[in-house]
Formats: sequence, C-alpha cells, structure tokens
Amino acid sequence: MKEIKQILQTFISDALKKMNIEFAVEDIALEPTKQPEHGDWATNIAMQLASKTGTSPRKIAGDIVNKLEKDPGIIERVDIAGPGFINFHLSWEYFRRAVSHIIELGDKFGCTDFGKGEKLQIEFVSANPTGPLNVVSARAASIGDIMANLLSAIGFSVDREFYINDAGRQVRLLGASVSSRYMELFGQTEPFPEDGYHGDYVYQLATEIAAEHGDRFTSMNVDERIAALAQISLEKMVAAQQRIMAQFGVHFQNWFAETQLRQQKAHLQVLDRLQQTGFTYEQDGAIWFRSSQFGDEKDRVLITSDGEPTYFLVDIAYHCSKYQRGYQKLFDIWGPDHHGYIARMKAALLALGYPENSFSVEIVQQVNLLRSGEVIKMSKRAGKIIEMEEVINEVGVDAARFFFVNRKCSSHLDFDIDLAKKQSDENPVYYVQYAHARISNILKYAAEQGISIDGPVRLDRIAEPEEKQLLKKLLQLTEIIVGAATSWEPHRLTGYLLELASDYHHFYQKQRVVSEDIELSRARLLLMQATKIVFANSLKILGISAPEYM
RNA sequence: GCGCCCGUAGCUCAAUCGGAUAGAGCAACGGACUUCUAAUCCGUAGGUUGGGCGUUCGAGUCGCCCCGGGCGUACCA
Repeated sequence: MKEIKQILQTFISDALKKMNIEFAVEDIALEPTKQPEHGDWATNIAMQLASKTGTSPRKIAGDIVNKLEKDPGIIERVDIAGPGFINFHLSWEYFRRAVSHIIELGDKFGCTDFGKGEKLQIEFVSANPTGPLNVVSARAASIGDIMANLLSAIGFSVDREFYINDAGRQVRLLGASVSSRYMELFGQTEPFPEDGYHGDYVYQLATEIAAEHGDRFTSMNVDERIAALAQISLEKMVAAQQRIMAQFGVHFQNWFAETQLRQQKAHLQVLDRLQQTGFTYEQDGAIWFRSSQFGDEKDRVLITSDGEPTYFLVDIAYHCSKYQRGYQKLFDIWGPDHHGYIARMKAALLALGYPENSFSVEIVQQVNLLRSGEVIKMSKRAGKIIEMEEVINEVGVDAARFFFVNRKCSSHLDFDIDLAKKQSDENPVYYVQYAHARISNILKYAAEQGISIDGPVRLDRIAEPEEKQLLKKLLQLTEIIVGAATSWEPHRLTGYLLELASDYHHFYQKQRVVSEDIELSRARLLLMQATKIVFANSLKILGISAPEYM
C-alpha cells in the first residue's frame, strides 16, 4: 500500500502536466486536514500557482480538479474550499484496506527505507565520569536513544556512542578529592584540592575503596596515590554510568575512551593534518587554529604554551576517528553550556576536508525539576544535585522517557516529579498505555467468547465516523516517524500517540467491539488488532512498555 | 556588548513547507458506569500568540526594532 500522500501527489502532478504546468511532484504540499468538513487531505497548490501566474486560485483549483484522476478505490470526492484549497475526501474502501495492510506488515508498519542503510552515529550523554549523572543527562539519554530508534525505523544504520572523558585535569582532580577523603578515613590529613569535587559520592568512593583495598594506598607518596585512586574511581564511576544507562533501557554500541586516542597519539596526527592545511599558526608560544576563517568568533588554541594539547584538539581527533570508523554522518547531542563550542568543531572538521553537512549538533536545553510546584534549586559546587538515578527510580523509566521527549529539544523543560509519578488521569503516559491495555483486554475477551478472526472478514461492516477517524490516524504513523526523525523532533511521536489514544478512547466510548453481531465484531476485532500494532510500534520506538493490562 | 534558546488560555505545552475558525492536557464548573477496564468519555468556560512595524492572497510561524527570561562568550573540560 503506497503512502496516500504520494498517491495524491502523483494524481495532482498528472493533472498539472495535462495543463502544461511544471511543478516538482515532491514539492506539492499535502497535509492531513484538521477539520472533517475539509475532507481527509488537502493541498494548497492552487494558491501557490496563483501567485506565479496571476490567475485566481479558485479557477486554477477548478482546472486541476477537472483534470484529476479520481480513482473510486481511493477518492470519494474532491472539493474546492476557502481561498482555493483542494480537499480530498478518501473513500471507505481505501480506509478499510488499511486494516489488513497494517496487520500484514505488523511490527514493520511505520518503517521505511528512506535512509537507504546509510551508516550514522549519534553520540550522546558523554558525561564526565567525575560526578553522578544529572537530569540533563537523563533528557539527553532519552532523546538520543529515541532518535536512534526513529532513524533506524526510517532505514538508517545507527550506532549509539558514549564518549568517556577519562583523561586530563578533571580526572586527576577526582583522584585528589577521593584521596583526601580516603586518608581521612584512616585518620590522616591530606588537604582537599581547590576546585575539588564535593558531594557524597566522593565519600562513597573513598569508603568503597577502603573496604576493598584496605589501607594499602596510605603508604604511597601523594602523586602515586592520587593516580591510583583516580584510576579506581574512574572505573567505578564509568561502571555506574553503564549500569544506569542499561537500567534506563539505553544500550550503547560503543563506549569510547579518550585515553585510547591519547595513547595512539591520534591528537598529534590530527595536529599534523591541520598544520598541513595551513590554517594554524604560532603565537605567544601556543599553536592556534584559524577557526575564525570558518565562521567561528575567534581562533582557538590547539596546543597551550605549556605544550599541553587542549581538550578541543583531542576532541577533533575523536571526531576524526568516527569518520575513520566508517560513519557517513555524525550527530552529537550536547548540553546548553556547550553551544559556543559548535562553531569551532564544525570549523575544524571543515578544514580537514569532511563534507559540510556530515556533522551536526543538537543542543538539548536545560531541565528544571519541580516538586510541589516549586523549582528545585541545585548547586553543583556544594554537591547538591538530584541524580538521574533518583529520578528514574522515583518516577519510573516509562514516565521519565515520555516526559523527557515530550517537548522540543530546544525548549527548556519543566519536569514535574509529582505529576510524572501520579498514576492518574493527570499523567499522559498512562493515557496512552491505558489505550493499549484496553485493546489487549478486548482481544482477550473476544477470544474467551470464542470469537475467531480466522477466515474471511467483512471489513465493509466498518462504517462509523469514529472508525474512519481512527483509521485515518493509524495511517499517519509512517509520515509522523519520518518527520520526527528528519527534523529531530521526537516530541511529534508522543504528540501523535496522545492524539491516537484520544481517537481510540473516543471510539471505545461510542462503539462496542464485541457484540451479538458476530460479523461486525470480527471486523472490529481486526481494526483493534491494527490499532494495537500502531500503539505497540510507537511505544517501542519510545522505549516505553506497552502493558497488556493495567 | 556580541552569539544561541525561549516568550501562545490560570499552569505545562502543541500547531508539519507560511494555510482555513490558534489546539490538547491539567486546574475550575456541570454531566455519563447493569454494557469489551471510569487510569475513560461528553459538555461549559478560558486568547490582542510579550509589544510594534514590515513582507503577501494569507503570519504564532518569515524580516527589522523594542520588552522580558535562560544560557554561553578561556592557552577549562
């Protein structure tokens, strides 16, 4: 079954050809209508052409409609309305065919081969292993994972990657912080580092290490101890990150360590390559990259005057490694505090000769946690933060994923913990899941009543407006997925699910599925099956469970 | 100062490429369970889309100027 949008586009395009008008098929705008009086799908093509030719839009619309092929298996009626919209009323035959089409495709319904297997990578979360994962990480985890699912559904080959910042100053600082607490446990004083990490987790690390290794680090000299404790702490922190991600249902194909790059001297090779491009220079004892030539505000340092590679240089090497590993497109999800970093990274990759649009960054905006209607104030300095783990334990994985993604990535998010926890009608997650559970229960009930859907079913018994509305919505899944995936707007899928649930509950209220009328019951049971598939496929992309009962 | 994100109903948010009468949910009020799950449904009320000017057949959406909120602006990561 071809997408209705494409079918109608072809019809219109053929009509335009008969009128000797050139217009690219894929540019013919078609959208589902908001009001039933306007039919099912509408196009504004006549208005667009009117502004070009100077003819009245309603006249052009009339010409198009006259020349239009009106396949009765698809189109019931075509109207011209308003300033010149052409409204298509689709036939019952078309909608009924959708039922068996969806059931036939099953878990493949909604998927396309748009991406043609192109290999791409999404890197997300990549939180420093020097502190616990916070709520922004949770939001990034949801968005990254769901975007990966969406892009897979439209035919890309997608890998998820987590970059472990396990080198540099921050890690040494963690080691020093833990070392100080560790010595404290054994009654010895070691000054706590300036800018060290506060927070209970540092004590916990020290306590765990003391329990596992005893006092054997106390006799080392300070630098050795800090290095040793940094390494152990790092492993523990990364293990915790991996555990929480798994618990949240996010499975990274790769956890990529920064030290790996440093050991291979990958950053020096990249420095070499950059120097060959001629976009570097020395000044004040440092080596600079001329990123301002590529639209950055100013030039950036690659090697400091102390001879140390900057984080930026290593990060360039990291992104090069992604290309070298065969990814054709790179997506990064960063926090709001990194947006100033985008220009320089794009500049570097451009200078190195990678294709202009092969790298893009999505900035995920901040999250305000609310409890009892109040924003919870957090202070990283004082170590007072609400951890990702706390949130998902408190509200559950399903609700957390739904809430984090039910908003444009670029919008700030108010996350109301009380609301997400509520198992009531105030909570949109349950509204959707309840619809799925209701359908499951009907199917179960029908089976208990001995109603079988095997053999020929008279789909023409499906004829009520609530059924048409439901089918119309079911058929939109594919386009919603393509739109959400290509525009990086995963909230379109949650929005769609809420609409679908609403249409379903409405249907449920007005029409009974299992009744005395066996033929009608069987037809509606197929409709229920198709609806269940759409709920299940959508929820699977969101990584949210589809309960059989609630 | 400059750059990015944002401003839509009392609250939280939608609105696909610029489309028709700006929609949902929550909160408020009034109704609907003898019937496959009431975690549901129906109804009422709620708006100068922060303000102004412009672009055009048409602007919440695009451009310019204000107002307000958030974030960034390192030889840190």
